Formats: sequence, C-alpha cells, structure tokens
Amino acid sequence: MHLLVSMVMSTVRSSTTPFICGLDAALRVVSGKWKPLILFFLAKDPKRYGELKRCVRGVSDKMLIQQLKELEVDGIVVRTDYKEIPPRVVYELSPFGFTLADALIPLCEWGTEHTDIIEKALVRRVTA
Amino acid sequence: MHLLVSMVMSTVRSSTTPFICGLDAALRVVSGKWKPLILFFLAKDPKRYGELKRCVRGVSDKMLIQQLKELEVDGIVVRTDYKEIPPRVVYELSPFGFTLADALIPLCEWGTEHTDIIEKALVRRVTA
DNA sequence: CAGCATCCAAGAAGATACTG
DNA sequence: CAGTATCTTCTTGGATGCTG
Repeated sequence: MHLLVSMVMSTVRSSTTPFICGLDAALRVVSGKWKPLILFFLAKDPKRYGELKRCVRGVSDKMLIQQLKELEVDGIVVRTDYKEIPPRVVYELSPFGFTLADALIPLCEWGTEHTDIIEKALVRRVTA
Repeated sequence: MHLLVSMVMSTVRSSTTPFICGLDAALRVVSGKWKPLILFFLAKDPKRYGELKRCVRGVSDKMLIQQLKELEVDGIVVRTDYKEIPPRVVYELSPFGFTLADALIPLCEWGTEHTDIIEKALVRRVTA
C-alpha cells in the first residue's frame, strides 16, 4: 500500500481530534493567502514589520497583521516588541516554525518542478 | 542559509509565472476543504463516486464534484465513466497525482506529530 | 513605525430540490 | 447511481482612513 495512505488511514481511525488526518491539521496552519510567503521570508532571517511588508509585495496591513498573529498563536512565529519610539517590532521563526519549514520543502520542490503544468491547469479551471 | 529559503528565493527572483514560489503553486492545487481527504482515499485505491462519498464523511455532492473536477483538470485525478446504466464512474489518482501525494508525506507527518499543539493553537485563535 | 477600525466586495461553502 | 441547479450563508480579503 502507498505509504501516505497507511499513515493517513491510521490517523483517521484513531482520531480523537477535530482533524481528519495529520495533513488536515498541517494545512490549517499554512493555509492563508500570505502565510507561505511570510514563512519564506522569515526563514531567511528575522525582519521588522515594515521590512517584511516590503518583501511580501501587495499585502495590506490588515492581512499581514492578521496572518502574523495566527502564526504567532500557532507558535510558528515569534514577535518581539522593543518598546521603542519610533516603534521597532521584529518577527522571526521559532524552532517549531523551522520544523514546519522543513516539512514544506518537498511540497515546495514539487510546485517548483511542475509550475508550468499547474499554471496551465489553473487557466483551464477558469475557461472550463 | 536555510535550505527552504535558498530554494524559494531563487524561485521568487526568476519568477515569470503568476506564482510567488513553488509552494504557492503547490498550495493552489491542494487547498480546498476536501481535497486532502480525497487524495488520501484515492491514494489507497480507485473508487466509485458513491464509495468515495461515503469515505469523505460530511461532504455534499456539490463540493465533492467541484473538488473532483478541479483535481481532474489539474491532472491529479482521472475520471472514468463506464457509460453503463445504472451509471458507474470511477475516480483514481494519476501518476502525477501520486507524485503530489509523495510530496505531501512530510507535511502529513509533521501534522500528525504535532496534532495536539495545533489543536490547542486553533482554540487559542478563536478565544483570542 | 507599526499597527487598528470600519465598511464593502468577492468567493467558498451549505441546504434544498431535481434529473438522465 | 451519479450527478445538476439554484438560493442563501459564511468566510476572506481589499480599500480607506486614523492612532500612539
């Protein structure tokens, strides 16, 4: 049997959590329009708020703050407020956050490898 | 530098696609409330429509069909209509679909490993 | 600089009823 | 059996303006 399946099946059957399986749980953490990007740029190094906003092009304050907060309560991101004037707030990945980043590498590679196919597929979704 | 970062950065910089990075592209394929589950059950073996619906507990016809169609145009799932009466339609993963399933294994493991933490975090999201 | 508050638009998802 | 169609609801995300 496929490896993924055996893992999932056992998870499903013994489930005492609100999650259908481990993948379901993981997706709840990384789903969000800007979260992957935030993870990426923070995986490089810690960043101040404005710095991060410039990296994640096109994001609004509302969304950036919202997603950062969620990542923070999820324990992925650590926020440090230096209580200075003018304000200086730095965001960085926690050790836990880095384990997530590692787990995402294969999926990232998959996406990079098949970018063309995926792009064409998304176009088909609209026209069809 | 963290491995994920170097990968992503190169992707971002050379991007000629609508995607921010490979992970972004990949998430567009697997995001969807029922898609992970569909992938899981189909990774086990091909299934008829009704059979699949019984596996994915709680899904409506509308959503199941919609997500299956997207997975189909994405080339992840193959639909075979045997044109019988009563109807018999079988869904299964394509070879491409299996490569995606493989890429999801580490994320699935991560989610399974940290289910408790994630669950508590989601509760905090609501209360906070 | 680093946010918060408010309003509004768009898309995702549920409920219900019907068909070849 | 394997869907389709329509309506409504819920959730996400964007735009704008304001604050310590």
